[in-house]
Amino acid sequence: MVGAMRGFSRTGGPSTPAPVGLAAAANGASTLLDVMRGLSGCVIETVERGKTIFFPGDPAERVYLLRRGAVRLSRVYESGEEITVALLRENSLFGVLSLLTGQRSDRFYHAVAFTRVELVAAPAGSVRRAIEQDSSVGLLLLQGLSSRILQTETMIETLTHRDMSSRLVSFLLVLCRDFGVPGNDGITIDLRLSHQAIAEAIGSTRVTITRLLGDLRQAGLVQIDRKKITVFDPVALAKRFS
Amino acid sequence: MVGAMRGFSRTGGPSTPAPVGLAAAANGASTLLDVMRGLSGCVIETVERGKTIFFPGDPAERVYLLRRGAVRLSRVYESGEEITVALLRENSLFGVLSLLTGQRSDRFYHAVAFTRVELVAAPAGSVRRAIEQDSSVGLLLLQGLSSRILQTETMIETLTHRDMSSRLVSFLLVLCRDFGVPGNDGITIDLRLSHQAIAEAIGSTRVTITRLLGDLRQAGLVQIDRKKITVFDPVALAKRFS
DNA sequence: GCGCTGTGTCCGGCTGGCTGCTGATTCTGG
DNA sequence: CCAGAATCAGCAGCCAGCCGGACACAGCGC
Repeated sequence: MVGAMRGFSRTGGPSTPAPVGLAAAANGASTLLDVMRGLSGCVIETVERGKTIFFPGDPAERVYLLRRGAVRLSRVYESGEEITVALLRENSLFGVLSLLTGQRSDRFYHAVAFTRVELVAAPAGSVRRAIEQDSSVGLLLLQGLSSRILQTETMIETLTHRDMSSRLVSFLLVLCRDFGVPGNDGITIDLRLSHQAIAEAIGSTRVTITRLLGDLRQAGLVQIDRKKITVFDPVALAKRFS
Repeated sequence: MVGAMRGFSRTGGPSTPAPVGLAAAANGASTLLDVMRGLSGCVIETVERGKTIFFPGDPAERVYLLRRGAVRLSRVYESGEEITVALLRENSLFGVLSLLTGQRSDRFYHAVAFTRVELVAAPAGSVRRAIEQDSSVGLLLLQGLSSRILQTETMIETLTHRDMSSRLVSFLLVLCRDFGVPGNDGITIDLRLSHQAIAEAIGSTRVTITRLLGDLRQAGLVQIDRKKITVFDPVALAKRFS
């Protein structure tokens, strides 16, 4: 499987292949993006909505930084069922499995572009070398991973709520935090999430989500217009925990 | 709040306070433990079962490495309800919040020693400095965090199972992986987990856990002797997914 | 135009949460 | 080491919430 290529349109690597690590140090780079772009073998890619970034079973050899858009990591079961493990927001690092051991390992998640996505991909080896040569790189990566952990843990909190209503509300609040854009009448989540997709993320079913979202709409807490969800008042919504 | 001290018995810092980072490099340190022990300001602590390591609201200023035992991270709600966000196994890094921004931040989880615990704690500042001075430190920390992420994500998988039976089974398998010790008649989990504690981890209730564990016992898949859970055959148990 | 995906709704059945109770086990302080 | 307290485990009965399946319809792209 060379699945990592499917659905890609390569927009070219860094124009000037700077010596590993030095670029970051020289510019006094202070963002993950700068660091990743300076890595040798780094590639900037654009993936269209719905296209796969890597499949389960593909070799794990690159680390990704999500520059723009949203990516869904999911687990696919033999039954055909698919559950969402993470919805990654901008500036998230993923594919870190490849950093782990020196040993070759394979992806076990399915990574799909949930919107049109721009990402920076670098070979795990380059990342390792860059860390050795420029100490600030390690710190930035570490911070990236730390925030991924916090993000994942809030998702665990969401999922341990017993009743589906609380779970959905909690999930909507997470979405607001990660993907919400403030407008004049509340926070809008423009991910074009279907009810099915929400169900797969919080471990429920399509029908239940439809019903619960209907309740929230009737309660005047949210508005849904062509898959665009608007939360009028997150604080009021948070009171909805039962 | 100076809660980080409660319940501690300090067993002394590193005997020879080696210059930051150098210790690791000199010994060709290759484990997280070595790295952490070499940090300036590092403290090795022992915490008894049930004692708190940090409270929500405590300032987040140290990074921890769990050397021996198990630690429970949980979220406490106003209602008094408490849900488990992570059960950390040996060699897990936690308290990474302090690494994030330079800004002062507070813990929002409750960290409790689930067994008698040995841990190494180092000030976030030392960790940052060590990374700058010795590049291998950064890589080791990254690997530590990566495996934490994978661990957390399998927990999300567990929690998105719809029926409680599958959820419990999946959780038991996670416990086997993280805490199980193989014996002649299966894998034993000696965490002294009460049914209540399991319920808090997988978002269920005490009564349901009692019933489901009873079912598994009658099916001859597990044995429970004074809170010690023995899984006879993980593979057979895995077939229990509905 | 047609097909596909997504949304809204109804209903029967069962899982699992909630309450209340009892006996067993473990913990704690003297 | 013991007695009382506290926590834990097991059981039963009730009932709501949610799943499963099915169907109609709307919107959208081809």
